[in-house]
Amino acid sequence: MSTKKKLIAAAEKCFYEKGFSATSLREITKRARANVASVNYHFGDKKQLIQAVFERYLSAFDNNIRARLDLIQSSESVSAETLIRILLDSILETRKLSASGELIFIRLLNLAYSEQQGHLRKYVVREYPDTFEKVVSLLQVAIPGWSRAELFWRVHFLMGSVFFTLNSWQALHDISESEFSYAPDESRLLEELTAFVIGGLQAHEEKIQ
Amino acid sequence: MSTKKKLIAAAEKCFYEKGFSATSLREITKRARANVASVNYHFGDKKQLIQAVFERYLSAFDNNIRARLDLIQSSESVSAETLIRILLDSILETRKLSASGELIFIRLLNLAYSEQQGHLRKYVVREYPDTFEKVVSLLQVAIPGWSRAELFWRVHFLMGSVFFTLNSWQALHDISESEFSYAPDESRLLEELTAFVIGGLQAHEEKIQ
Amino acid sequence: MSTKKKLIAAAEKCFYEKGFSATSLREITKRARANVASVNYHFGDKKQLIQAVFERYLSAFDNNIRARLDLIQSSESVSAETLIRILLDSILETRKLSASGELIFIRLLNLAYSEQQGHLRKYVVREYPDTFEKVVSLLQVAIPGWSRAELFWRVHFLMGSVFFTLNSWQALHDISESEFSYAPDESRLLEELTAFVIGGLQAHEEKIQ
Amino acid sequence: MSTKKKLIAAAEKCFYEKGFSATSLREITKRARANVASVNYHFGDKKQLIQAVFERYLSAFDNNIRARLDLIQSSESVSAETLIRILLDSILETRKLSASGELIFIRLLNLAYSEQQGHLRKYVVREYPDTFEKVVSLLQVAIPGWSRAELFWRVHFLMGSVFFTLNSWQALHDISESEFSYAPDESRLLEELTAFVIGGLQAHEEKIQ
DNA sequence: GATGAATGAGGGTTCATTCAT
DNA sequence: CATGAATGAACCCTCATTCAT
Repeated sequence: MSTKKKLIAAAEKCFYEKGFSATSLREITKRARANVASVNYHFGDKKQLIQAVFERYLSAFDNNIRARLDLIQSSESVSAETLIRILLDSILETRKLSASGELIFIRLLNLAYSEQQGHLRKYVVREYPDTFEKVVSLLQVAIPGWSRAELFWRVHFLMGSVFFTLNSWQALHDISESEFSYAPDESRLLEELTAFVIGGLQAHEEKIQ
Repeated sequence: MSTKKKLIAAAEKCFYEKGFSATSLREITKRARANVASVNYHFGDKKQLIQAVFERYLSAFDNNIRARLDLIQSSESVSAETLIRILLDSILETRKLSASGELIFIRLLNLAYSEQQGHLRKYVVREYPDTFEKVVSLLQVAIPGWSRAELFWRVHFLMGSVFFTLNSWQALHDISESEFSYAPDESRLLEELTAFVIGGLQAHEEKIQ
Repeated sequence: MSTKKKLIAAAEKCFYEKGFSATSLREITKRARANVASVNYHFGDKKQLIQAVFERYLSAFDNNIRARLDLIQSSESVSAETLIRILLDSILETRKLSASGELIFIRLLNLAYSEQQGHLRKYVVREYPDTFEKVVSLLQVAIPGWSRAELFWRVHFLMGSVFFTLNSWQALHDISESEFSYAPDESRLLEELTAFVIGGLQAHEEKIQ
Repeated sequence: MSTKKKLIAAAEKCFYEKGFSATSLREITKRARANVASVNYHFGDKKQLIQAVFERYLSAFDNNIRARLDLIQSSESVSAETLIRILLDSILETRKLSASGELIFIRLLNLAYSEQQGHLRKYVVREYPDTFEKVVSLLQVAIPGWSRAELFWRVHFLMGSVFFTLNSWQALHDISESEFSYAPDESRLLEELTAFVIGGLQAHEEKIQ
């Protein structure tokens, strides 16, 4: 494997475990069995390495979801459940990029959305403006009754559930098991999560009472 | 104001803006117009300062929610909506602790739950084991049909929505406004969010199809 | 016990274990359960605390040896062995000053003589000029044939043996026991040491061949 | 000269003058005209720098004494005087390692043996277990009548004399000269010291009276 | 007589980065 | 293409000391 790839692989592991600023280039290069200077040589600086790692997962995710959306594009309508499934599957498929099979992408997304200045978030909307739009458009058909703005917010409620759950998956799994002697397997969890967010997307506030 | 309080105030601002590890003690003490050594004197080390900041908000939140829960304790049953309101109000009320009125607590929670090792998360469950339990218990009555384990997961879906939305509130608000010339005000947003999570909590996966 | 005495007691323990510069006032005051500022209050600064600790043992030693020398002053002559015994006993008797019974005095002497600049060594000769002289004078009678200058050097050879051995006593004891399943008890060690230094004092270089 | 060598040279000077803990890395690097971080880069940390400095002298001493011992290995027996000479010469020859010609090795030995925890002392016995043994073995032939354990102690009495005297040489020289208008030159001092320790090694305690 | 609070200086160490090779 | 060496800046923390109380 090339040094550059080894660096990316090591970096994503470190970022996953400790976040961006708590990870030092020394740790990364040590893990990659590469020279300290190699990061600067291959990526310029730390910031660009972070972006390279992020970009790798983001483009993979984008490819995944576009491919899936293209398949159903012709058919007139698509159910909300199908859309959520596509979203979740596209996220989960990014695990293929990592040797360890961990959900690095979700962790990176969380880190990106946690940044108060939001460099990475801006990067997302700059580089991938279409995909988000397409999903929202399809949702608007699948779950009628919302304005574009209302849907914008609902989708972020949804993202919160998904990002948070998948990010804490392992920890929640352990707690669940130790406390209730039960934890859902992956497909079961995804079903529950899908049900939750669809239930949420469909719920009208006037219907609460 | 005492140096200790100035340090806490400065620290929470910094943590809010940049996270824990990206914030240096020099920044904090500079902001607090205090000596670098003062952190060590008053808190021992950086870790304990983080905990002190966190603890301040967490205990305030805990007090808030307990007070509200105590009020409705006698009444036979309580609606899910009321419970969610109590939760949200208890979170929002912590803004009183901060001079700037920013939602520091949510940011701290997000930081805490983003930690892969989860020191702070463990701290939460160690120090405040009851409140979470109480809310879940009341929810079990308000939304019947779930086992404790199922509810455990649903509540975390809910937490994801709430934490994520409130954490990104300002940013989402700006986007919403610039893109749709509309953004919900606070009470409206809370209503939507409440509707979403209650819809999610109630949704059964078999009902999806 | 007064704070001042507690400080001295704590300080000598710390110096014994780690030397002067590796011991911080915080350690000392913590051990003494006293305030950090108490050292400066009672002794002025760290240097003067060191001197106070040293002075305490040095004056005790001086009293010990003067008392013993006074007893034999009248008798015409005194054997070298007796003199060495007096020296060793006067050193060992300083253990009474320490609660733990450790040979703090020897450790302090070693620390003092290890200083390249020799502040403490100068302090010794300034404050206690007579005792050393008296011992050398008596030795000159007990072991005739040496000039004062020659004896000056021989006495320092002697001091090296005594200081080094007593300082490393415990460590050497442990090694001896683990390696040879034998270690001399105190009186036996003192006999051997006495024999060694007297043998050394008496040995003339021309007699070597 | 390489930075690494400059650091070692500067460090040994500083340690010689002030001991280990009283010497700061900033002093060392300033003296070496190197960056503060260079110590960390080349040695890892301060402890390992200390060990590197110590190791340099210790291995040189070990080489010196082994070379000398090898020369006399074939001859049947060797006198105690010869052995002591070999020891002293091997120590003094380490002066060649230092530009200033000071007896750094003896100072380092004293510092090492002064440490109460004895990290460096343990390092010596771990890394150079044979040389000490060889000297003791030869001494056992040269000075018959002692058990191995007895000789172990006597050798340490000897080490005390040698280390102490050589360590304080300069200071004692000055005092001797100012007080007696006389001080032995190097070869004369070594003769006296040799006579002393041989006299000590040979002296039996029953023979004292 | 004693202490809690505070401070400037400096401790060892680690940072991202540069550069000659 | 890659690296060992080196660096200035900054890291957290601890130092001895001061001072108002």
